[in-house]
Amino acid sequence: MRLGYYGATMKAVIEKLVREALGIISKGMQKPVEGERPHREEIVIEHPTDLSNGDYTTNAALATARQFRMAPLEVAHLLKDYIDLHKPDAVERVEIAGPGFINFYLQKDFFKKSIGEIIEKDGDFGKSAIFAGEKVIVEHTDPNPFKKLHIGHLMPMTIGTSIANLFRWNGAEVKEAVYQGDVGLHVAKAVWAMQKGITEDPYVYGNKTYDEDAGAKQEIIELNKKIYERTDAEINKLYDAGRKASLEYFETMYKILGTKFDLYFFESDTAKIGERVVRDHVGEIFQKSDGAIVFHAEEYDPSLHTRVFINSEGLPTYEAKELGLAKAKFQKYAYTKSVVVTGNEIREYFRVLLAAMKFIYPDLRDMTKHLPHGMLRLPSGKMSSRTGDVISIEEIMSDIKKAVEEKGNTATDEIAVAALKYMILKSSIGGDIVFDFEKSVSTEGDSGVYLQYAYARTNSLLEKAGKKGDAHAERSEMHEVEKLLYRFPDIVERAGREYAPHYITTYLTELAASFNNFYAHEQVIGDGPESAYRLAIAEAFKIVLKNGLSILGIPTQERM
RNA sequence: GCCUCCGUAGCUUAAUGGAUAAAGCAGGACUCUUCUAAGGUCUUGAUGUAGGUUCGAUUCCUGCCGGAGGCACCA
Repeated sequence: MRLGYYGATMKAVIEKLVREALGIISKGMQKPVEGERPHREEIVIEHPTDLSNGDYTTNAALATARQFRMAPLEVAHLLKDYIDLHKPDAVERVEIAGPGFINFYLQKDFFKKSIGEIIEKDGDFGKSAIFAGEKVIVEHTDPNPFKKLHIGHLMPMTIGTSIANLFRWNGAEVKEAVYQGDVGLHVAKAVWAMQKGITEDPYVYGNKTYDEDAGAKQEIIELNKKIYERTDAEINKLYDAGRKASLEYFETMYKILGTKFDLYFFESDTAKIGERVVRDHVGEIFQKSDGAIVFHAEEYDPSLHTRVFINSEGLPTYEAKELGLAKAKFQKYAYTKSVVVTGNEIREYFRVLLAAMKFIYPDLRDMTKHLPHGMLRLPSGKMSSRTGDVISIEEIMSDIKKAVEEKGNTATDEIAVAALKYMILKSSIGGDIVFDFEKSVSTEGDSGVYLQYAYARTNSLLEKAGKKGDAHAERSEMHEVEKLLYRFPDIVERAGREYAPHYITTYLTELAASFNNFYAHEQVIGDGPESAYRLAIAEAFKIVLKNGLSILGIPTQERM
């Protein structure tokens, strides 16, 4: 696989040219005055957002004007003079615009070559090697056995998988991991209800009774101990069967939603590792306080606070287990980067955890990145399986499918998944998403279904054509979509570097709109001389859309 | 009270310290005897507030106003 592509080569050529030109200017310049701060700004070569501003642009003149003690426009003219003399053939013209940007307009032939390249690389177009050699573990979703998978799990699952895919596309070796709470009070509540013969969502019943009935509460607490100690054969049997059924149910849901985990971690394992490491450091890092073992994080950073790692009953809390988890992950897979995707309600707690980890596992801490996401909310408030106010993933999917059918279209799991995931991945990670049901089932405009439809229609178009496109064929007029297609690899890189899958979503939507405009105005299939090249554009569009959607974990359909 | 995050069109969102702040929905006007109209074209409309840094601020810093989350044995 060849990873370089025309766009990257072009960018490198332009950057070299700009730096040469800057070198010439600085030669004729006097030395900076002693003691004056240089105020260096980064010189970037990038794609202007607005296509009318060219194909590449640089802020070189703006960034160096101060250093040269000249007006930005003056520097821009000097740079342009040099660039005009030395520019490669692929650059059609160079313009100065706005406060001093230098814009590069490429020859039409460049875009033609790019279309050919996309078709040639096909499923590899967009891959980079910027994370080559990295071994990344991405933990996400973390559902608790014995509880239902609800729409609150959609956020971490969708984001986690797209982050993992971004690392894969940028050359890293990636494992997706899931951390499941298979012990604890929530489990006891469910098992207690199962003992009472409740089969439908036993956790909800157990949780409700726990809060309302003091006798039941006592039974559940005792049951919790027995489950943890595994002393009662009857209870073990019930627990093991329930755990197995629960994990199998998760797998079927993961499959529908397009997630596949490589590594599984359980609280029953990490608790022991975490407890040991905390006890080993009592008196130095951790302190005894009111019978518990705590970490006074505020001593190292005043914006942090104290948290309990081992409670007064001697049991490790989530904090201690998380330390154990970091170690357990590394033992299973010697990662160079560990990404943990969670809800942002534990943002503060995670900062404390990382502060503690800095003492215990400094190397692991430096490789750990916490990626908090917002909540998927209903208008009525936070969705929680603790309150029983949940919409399960099955329910929401079936509702979406029903709405699609009401519009007279055929509903599939793919459409439902696309609708849900697009809603999550169109915004930057971190903010809450108010789950607007009407909007999620909307098949118009800015939506996953819009992209799926564009894909299916293009696929059908190509089938109907019955012949291959030809990127070398004649082309008289340029179309905007050609100017967007070759940018895809840059978008993938940037999205990967910045943990920002929404860059892909935004780009794909813009690309599809641009292609739809092309489709609406030009006859693609036909006997005319333009047809072969237009088919090539359609092929390239289909490839980029498919590659982009696969990064997002959004399924495609060949027809709709 | 303290800590963290967030305030952009009527609504949901985008924007790498840069150019005329970009889309979708909703509202208004068009568009299928032509490859899938779940489409396309045109149009109305916005940076909470007061300062600061900067040639340039939606973006960085400070105050205020408003919202969300967290602050000791749940996860």
